[in-house]
Amino acid sequence: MSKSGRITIRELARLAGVDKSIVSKVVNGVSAGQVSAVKQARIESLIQEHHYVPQNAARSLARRCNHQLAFLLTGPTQNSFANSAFSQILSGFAQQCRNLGYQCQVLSIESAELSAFLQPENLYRLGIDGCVLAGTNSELCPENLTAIRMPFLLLGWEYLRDVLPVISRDSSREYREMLDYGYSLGHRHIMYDSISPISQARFQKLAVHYPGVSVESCPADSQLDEFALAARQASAYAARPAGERPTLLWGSDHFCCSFATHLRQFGFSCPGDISIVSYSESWSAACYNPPLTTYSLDFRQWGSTAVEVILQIINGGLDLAASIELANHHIPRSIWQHRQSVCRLS
Amino acid sequence: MSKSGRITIRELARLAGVDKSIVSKVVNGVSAGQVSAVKQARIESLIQEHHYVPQNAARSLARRCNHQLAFLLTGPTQNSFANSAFSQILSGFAQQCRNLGYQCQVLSIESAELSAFLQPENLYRLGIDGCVLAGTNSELCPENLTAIRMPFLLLGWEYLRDVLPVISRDSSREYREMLDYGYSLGHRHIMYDSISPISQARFQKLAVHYPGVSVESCPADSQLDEFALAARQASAYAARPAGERPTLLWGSDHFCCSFATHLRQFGFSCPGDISIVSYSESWSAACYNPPLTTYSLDFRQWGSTAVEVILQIINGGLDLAASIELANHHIPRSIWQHRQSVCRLS
DNA sequence: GTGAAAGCGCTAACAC
DNA sequence: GTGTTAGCGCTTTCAC
Repeated sequence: MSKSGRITIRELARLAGVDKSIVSKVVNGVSAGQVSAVKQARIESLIQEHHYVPQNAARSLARRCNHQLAFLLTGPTQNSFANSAFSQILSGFAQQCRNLGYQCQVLSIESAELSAFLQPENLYRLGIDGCVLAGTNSELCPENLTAIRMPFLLLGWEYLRDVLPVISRDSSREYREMLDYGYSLGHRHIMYDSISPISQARFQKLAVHYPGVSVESCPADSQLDEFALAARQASAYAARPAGERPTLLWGSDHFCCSFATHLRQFGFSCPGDISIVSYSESWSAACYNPPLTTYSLDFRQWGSTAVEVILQIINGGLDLAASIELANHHIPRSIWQHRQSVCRLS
Repeated sequence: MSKSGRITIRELARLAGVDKSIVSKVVNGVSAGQVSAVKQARIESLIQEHHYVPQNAARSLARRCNHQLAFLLTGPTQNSFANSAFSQILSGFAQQCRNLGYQCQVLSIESAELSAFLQPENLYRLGIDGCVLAGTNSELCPENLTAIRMPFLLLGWEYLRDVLPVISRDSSREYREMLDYGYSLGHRHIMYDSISPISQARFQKLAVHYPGVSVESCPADSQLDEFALAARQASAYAARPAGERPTLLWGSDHFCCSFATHLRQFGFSCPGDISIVSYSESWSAACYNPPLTTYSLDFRQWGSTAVEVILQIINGGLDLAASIELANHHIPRSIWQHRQSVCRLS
């Protein structure tokens, strides 16, 4: 019995009257044809009897790999898991880790702290084989990430797709899908909640191809969170002359719900006055009053895919170029959930 | 340089011209008065220069502790993080782990699988120093948990408070608070979303002290999730004669939102026809239409407290009795958020 | 103050 | 098939 109170492989070997290495083989399932059936059976029953399980630390040390992955979440606050998109991604990630025999570590990092955190020291300290980074798009410096010689994967940060391993939707494709949808229902004045200049530009650029369509985004304000931003936009909406108001909003579930709730206080209703489509599916969107139409990724799936990809990178010993290539083979697609927050304009 | 590509303490010692044990002292900050200032400085600069960080696995092996905690989440599906209460608890848990120099592992376990999972083998395999279990109250067998000789803590499972280390609200106290509130606003017919017989009984028992008050709970149905249950209750509500409908609902944010949304389809509104109080605060409740009044724990705080308590149990080497005692010193209290889903009955 | 040495529990190469 | 052996990288006595 070891000092930690758990039985060790050495003890087990002694009890079975064999060498540690034999036990090791049995434990690791590489005993086929290497260990006599008799001993195999004896060892196995001993393992059962003593509830033997190898000690992680010793194993990691000897194997030089930890069988642990980290899920890094970043955002303006330490509280990004309040965003159900991310907790769903984590959910899929953790589950797939377990399926594939890996352990899942979780860290939540404020955006302000992120670049300081992304140093080799900090990542090494975790004792992980690789990591996945998700979150509301904090600024990221590609050089810092590649300097860390550790397999990693980004969930989001689409614009870094060519220089880092990124799994992200194809936003141009999806913006188009969205514009097609709104256009076909007669909407010509669309509001989009993004505060990212890159997304805004991309969206504007596509909108040009839709005759008569005008698109507007939210004026950014780093002081305000999404809810406050939505509240402000709702006031602004109410203050505008009747003909100049957007008839369709595209936003996150946070933004959409907050916007609609505030709008109602000004006497406007959804979908009567404005149609709403959320690009993030959640129970909150589905149960909102009215239930929100969404066009969203499957977040759990996204997390689950992330595990598969990072493991391929790790186990394949892929270099940066190959990792990027691999990640780009996994572009997730959004799907529609039609509910009651959208109406056709006559 | 070790095979893993990272510099080792041995290398560092060689470069500094000292023994490993000296470097170890410096790394671990126990060098005060034990190491000469000169060597101390030399070693420290070497550490910086080479980005040295000790390897987790080797350290854990030698120290016989892992500096890792696990957050176990259980619920009817693998998807319990969709419930923002739990993702918030995790958020606080992960953050506090980081603050206190521990790493946080996450596992999500289906209720059906839970008792099979809670075996010593499975917990040992994680290489953790202790674990915290949260989730929608799956059945738990106290004997199984105590059989695992590992520090653990339950978040919820109030009825096990006397036999296991549990951090949970004092529901009797909070039910009373809730009944006082509803009663004072003139509500006499209250619906409570719980499907747990224990909670129902406790609630009923308290309600007796409020003259004229009748309380009803949801008929349980293990096939249905909370949303479906709420939908069913909404239909049932609508089908009842006018005078017999509850005027106040107390439920989770999931249940309340779903209920209200479905009710609206029958032409009923909140708070006009029914007042709603959620016992779980979330942005979804705050942004619902109408915004929901809540009386809820601070979930992040709960998770953060859990870390502190489990670490006291671990570091203090507390036995079961002492752990229970300690946990019971930390009874979290709910707080009110008054919003627009409640009205006074004339 | 410093360093030698033993050991944590396991893996894996290799010789038998 | 089986056992010997040499680590993995770090901590921690204990003698000097």
